[in-house]
Amino acid sequence: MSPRPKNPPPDRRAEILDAALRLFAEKGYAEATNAEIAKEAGVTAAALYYYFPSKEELFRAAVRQHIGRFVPTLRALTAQAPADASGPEAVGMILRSALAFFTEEKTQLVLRIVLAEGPRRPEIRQIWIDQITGIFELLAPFVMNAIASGQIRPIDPRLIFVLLQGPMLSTVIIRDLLQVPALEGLTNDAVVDAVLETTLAGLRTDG
Amino acid sequence: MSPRPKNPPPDRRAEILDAALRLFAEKGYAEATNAEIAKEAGVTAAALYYYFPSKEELFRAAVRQHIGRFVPTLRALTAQAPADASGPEAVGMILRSALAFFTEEKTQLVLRIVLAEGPRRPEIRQIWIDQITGIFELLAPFVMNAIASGQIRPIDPRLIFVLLQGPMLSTVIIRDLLQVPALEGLTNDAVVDAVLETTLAGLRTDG
Amino acid sequence: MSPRPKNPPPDRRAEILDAALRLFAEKGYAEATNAEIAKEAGVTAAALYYYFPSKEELFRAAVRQHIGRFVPTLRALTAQAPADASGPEAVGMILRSALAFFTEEKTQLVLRIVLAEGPRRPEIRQIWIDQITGIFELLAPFVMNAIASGQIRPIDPRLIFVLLQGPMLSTVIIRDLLQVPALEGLTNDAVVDAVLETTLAGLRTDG
Amino acid sequence: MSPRPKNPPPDRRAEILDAALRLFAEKGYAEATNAEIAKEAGVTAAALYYYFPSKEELFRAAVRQHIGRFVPTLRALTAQAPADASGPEAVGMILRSALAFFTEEKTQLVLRIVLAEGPRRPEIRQIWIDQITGIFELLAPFVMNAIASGQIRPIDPRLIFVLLQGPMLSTVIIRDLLQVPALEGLTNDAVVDAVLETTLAGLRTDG
DNA sequence: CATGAATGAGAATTCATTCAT
DNA sequence: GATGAATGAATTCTCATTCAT
Repeated sequence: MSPRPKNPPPDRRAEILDAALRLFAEKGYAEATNAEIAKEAGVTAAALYYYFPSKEELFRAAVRQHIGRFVPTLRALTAQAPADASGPEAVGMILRSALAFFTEEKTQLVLRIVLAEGPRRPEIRQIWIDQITGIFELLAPFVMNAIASGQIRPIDPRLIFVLLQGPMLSTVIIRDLLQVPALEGLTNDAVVDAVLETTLAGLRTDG
Repeated sequence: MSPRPKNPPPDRRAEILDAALRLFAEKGYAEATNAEIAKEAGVTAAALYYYFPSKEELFRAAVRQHIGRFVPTLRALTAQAPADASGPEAVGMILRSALAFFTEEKTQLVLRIVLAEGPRRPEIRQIWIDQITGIFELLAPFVMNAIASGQIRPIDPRLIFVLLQGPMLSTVIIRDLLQVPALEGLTNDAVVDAVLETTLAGLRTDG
Repeated sequence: MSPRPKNPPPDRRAEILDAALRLFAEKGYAEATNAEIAKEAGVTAAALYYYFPSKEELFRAAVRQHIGRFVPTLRALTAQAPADASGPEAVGMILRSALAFFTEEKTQLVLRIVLAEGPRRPEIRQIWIDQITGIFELLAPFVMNAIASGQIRPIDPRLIFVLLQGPMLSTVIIRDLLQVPALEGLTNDAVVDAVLETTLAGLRTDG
Repeated sequence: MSPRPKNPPPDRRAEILDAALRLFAEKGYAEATNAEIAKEAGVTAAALYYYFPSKEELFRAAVRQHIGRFVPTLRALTAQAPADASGPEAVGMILRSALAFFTEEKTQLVLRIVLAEGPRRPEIRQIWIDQITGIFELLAPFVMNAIASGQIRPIDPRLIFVLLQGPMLSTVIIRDLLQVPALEGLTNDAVVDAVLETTLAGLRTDG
């Protein structure tokens, strides 16, 4: 009947978005019910409609909410990189940041959602495309430079992307998302280091 | 003897499983309805219950149906490999086969299902664990041999797995499943070759 | 030869349509709930969706069901009228039939619906337009003949329509629909006779 | 002294009643929402509850508001009629006034509401009964006089009412409310004149 | 006076499932 | 084997209404 007390100023909207993100990730869009999201957020199902026009919009807002922060963050990071960073150093920083971001709890939630709903929802897929493209565009110049300066072999940039970023995505999906025991305990740093020492080394022009 | 009937009795069960696999992949478990699956299979929804006790069981059967064939296939392939295959040759063959299998239409359907439903369904996740473990166990001996013989540097086998298989999984997810434009047109062979030439090269003990 | 079924199979569809017509008339479209219609028809609300795709379609079907029969009936009646029927006789017959039809229970239900929902639903309004136009087209030739033969004064056919049919519609709405006490007990025949003796008489060319 | 405020304080109550009348007429009681009425009136839904205790009461007030003015107006009109007005003249004036009133925009709104909700709401029906009875009581003396003086035939007053007022109600409903094309363009004056010249003529005792 | 925030009570609709035929 | 008919349980969404501010 009456609104609940509000000693601490509750940011209902944010609470709802948080609950929604978690439940959409855990159960999938269809099986996460309004009632459950509302309960987690400490409101009634009807209240969701005060803040969002539909479940669909709530879903979109929840996904956008967190993910929009990634590429800017990454861009900021690289922007403050020393201007004379050599290829490996810069690439290492990008990979490390990306993997750190993808290991964050909320990113994991978004990732689950993107993998589950992305293939059939253009707007969700687009979110992912934007991330991938963002990483791609950040990596490309460094790699191009390295090729131009003869540090690494000329190679299709798409392959470089796949070789460098693939192990990381794979780690996140297999180790974190599906929690396959075989990869348990593998650290982010170990993966990035291995990529730098091995894949990047394999790319070097060393006769 | 009587000739074969002109209209060979349709294998309803198989037709249902096929329709189910496709729809579960396309729409997800919750949003694929019995009615639609039945329609695609040319029967009524009630008929599904003649063949399967529940939607849940139909789902499991549809997923199991195809995926069970992978590891045996792979195992057979490697079994007939020349006993003296060097590391790179054997690894290349395994990677090529795995990527070929993951590119098959039905495998893509299963992959979508596993990524979407796996995180919250132990029995689906297990299917995936079995596949990964299968590849892992096939790769491991060759790599161990190569390490033992000093061909490649000693390194955590989990990292080798991530470095070698990561680019492939990444390719399938980004290029095929999410159809990110940046990877459009990248061929399986190009990826495998790049992994062999670069990552594997980077693993070599060459000073 | 074939034994008849013990329980004559209930025509669910018809039962639902009947219940729907009644409740839509009594409560209006918005306030007649599926649950109540279903209950009246002896089924569950879900069953409505087995027979009709939506409440909206059920509504349309219920209205169409009965009303479609009016104009054909009227047309048949006039068709079998004696070829030499004089104007007043034919007009009387048409008016009598129309009033009889509008006094039928089901027609009253439809009338309530048309008056309540017609102004804002084109397809419902059209139903009414068709009825009115039907009566109009049946009356017109007789009146035109009477004018041509000098029996009645030349006059705008729309006015004739309004003068002849108006008292009847008015009777139905005020006496039956709104049940205004002032008109209680007024019979159909009295109204038709009065129209014939008075209005029609007033139309005559007699100086 | 202070000059009048430039923005005279808006009469919220009246604005709300206006908006309510229009929306109740357009959409029906159930489908006109408080939110929409409030929006049209330039306030929030909660504000409605400052002026009216419930939607139901707002509805009643909106309907009463306008309609209450009719019979008094009519009564005033006839009161100032020349005492020696002959039947036809007086009747003509009454019919003309009534039709003019029923053609007013607001009356049309009320009419729609009365026809839609009247049959199931006693208090709304009563409003209508009062109008009808009002007209009836105004017409009656003139007709009685005309009968007494032998100007027109003796006839059931209810029939006179139906014959005289029916064409007008019919015009309003068919032409204005349901906007049936067949009556498009028919003027009020033409209808009243036709009633006077035809129906009233038919009532005359003229051998 | 008026509103923003919230809710409880329903509403239509969907769907897996059952069962007599 | 297979279906038509039907249902119960759930789900999204709407809306009149309330109340502290």
